[in-house]
Amino acid sequence: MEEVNQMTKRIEDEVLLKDQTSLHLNDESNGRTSGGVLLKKGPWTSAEDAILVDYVRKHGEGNWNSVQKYSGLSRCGKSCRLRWANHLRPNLKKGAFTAEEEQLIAELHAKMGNKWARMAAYLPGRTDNEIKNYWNTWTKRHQRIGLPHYSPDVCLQSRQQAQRGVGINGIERGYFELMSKNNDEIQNAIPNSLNASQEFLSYVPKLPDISPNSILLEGYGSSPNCNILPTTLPSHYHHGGSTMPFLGSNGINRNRSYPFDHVWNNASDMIAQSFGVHSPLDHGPSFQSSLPLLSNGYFSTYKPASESLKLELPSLQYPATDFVIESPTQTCGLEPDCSSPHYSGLLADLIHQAKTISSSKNHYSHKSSSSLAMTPSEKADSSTLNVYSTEWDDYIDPVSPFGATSILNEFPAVCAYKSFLDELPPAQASSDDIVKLQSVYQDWTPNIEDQTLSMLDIAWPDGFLASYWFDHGSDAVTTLNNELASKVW
DNA sequence: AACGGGTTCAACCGCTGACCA
DNA sequence: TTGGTCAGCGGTTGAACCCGT
Repeated sequence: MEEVNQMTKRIEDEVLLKDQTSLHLNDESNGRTSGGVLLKKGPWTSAEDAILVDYVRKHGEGNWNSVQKYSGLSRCGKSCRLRWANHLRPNLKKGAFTAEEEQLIAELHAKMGNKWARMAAYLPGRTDNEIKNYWNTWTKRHQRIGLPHYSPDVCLQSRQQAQRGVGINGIERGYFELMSKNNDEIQNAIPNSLNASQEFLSYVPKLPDISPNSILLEGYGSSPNCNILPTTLPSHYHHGGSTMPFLGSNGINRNRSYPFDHVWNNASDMIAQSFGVHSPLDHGPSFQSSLPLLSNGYFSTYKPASESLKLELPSLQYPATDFVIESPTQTCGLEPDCSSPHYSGLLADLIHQAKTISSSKNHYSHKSSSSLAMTPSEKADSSTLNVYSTEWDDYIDPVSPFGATSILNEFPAVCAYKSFLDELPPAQASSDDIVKLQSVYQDWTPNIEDQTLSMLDIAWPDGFLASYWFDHGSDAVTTLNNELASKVW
């Protein structure tokens, strides 16, 4: 069988060479000339490969423009270099990416953005082109189904890393240590290597501890349960047969049914209805043109597939429309207690979103508005807010992968967690972070709390539902689903 | 089996920066 | 300092392939 294949390939190559010879003679448009010789374009034949390999063996890599001169290969140097780098050089790893590699790519992309060549340095045997193609395919697929590009694990790790100020060159050391480990060790090593890095800090502000967020992420990503999404689910969670693949996530099978499809659909539908638009999961005729849509349970991060996508920013990063860049809380007179050490600016933005939406729906009462008037101390505190927002703005680097909306902002369900805390048995909400969280929320006025939380409960359904799932199991999610369904805006 | 739409991936293009004369 | 050459990088393209109907 193998021989037959090789024979077939040889025949194909010969045919191709003949074709190319005729092209060489007859079709100037198919290539460029170099020194009077028409340079060939298009797919490489194995004969050409052999010539190139032979050349490199004799002359080494480099001097690609002299390949044609010395070997007679009718290819430009660029083409030769690319062919060698991507296909012919030794130690190239062929085949699909492993789960570990996928996880690593996600993490590296979260850190580096579209620096494919740099990323390739951390993936021995893989080429930048391969990684680029993989990532673009991946993001495209996620874009289509409205999922975040980063798994909760990656978000968690990124966030943890941002919170810790760890060794500045650790990333390099950490990853090379990581790559020297076997695959079993990689799963445990990845977070460590990330934690050993401070390179994130070039992109991510040193935020004050956002405990609610931490809690959410802890529940979502770092829980031992996090690695084990249920493989058998109640049938109603396989809603519409849609699949929600998640990248990596410590060996989670991709292309599995996402356990929250059902709930997610409900929540996003509710929000979409509130905006008078369709849910991204509602593949109705107007779907493609609906903006802003709630994708990832997150406003305005979704762009219709018909729009051209710029992927320089890693995931969900569409400029100037999301919560963080503009911190409008200072102008709207609606602020949480900024004196809280946990305040990040993100929270206020969420509240602002809530207020904006609520206002547009005329749900704001005079009473609630007045209850939000700033006290002198709050005004003083607003300087703190200014500091934070300024700090944050300073870190918004349009080139940075953590520019407009980073993966740190993919978990805006901070507020959502509170309402669940209220419902949780104390034993299940007993971390120090939860205490901090509660203290943050105690500063809130009930009116705004009610209004914003009722909205924000479903601001990140898949994220926090995942957390909820891990903590409470499918029955609880069913309850939660009912809870969501009962929310009226 | 045929078709059409979606996906994958190899290869190309244009730009940039390093290097050198 | 300037201009030319080269290697490398990231974005884009299009042919091949896959898959559902």
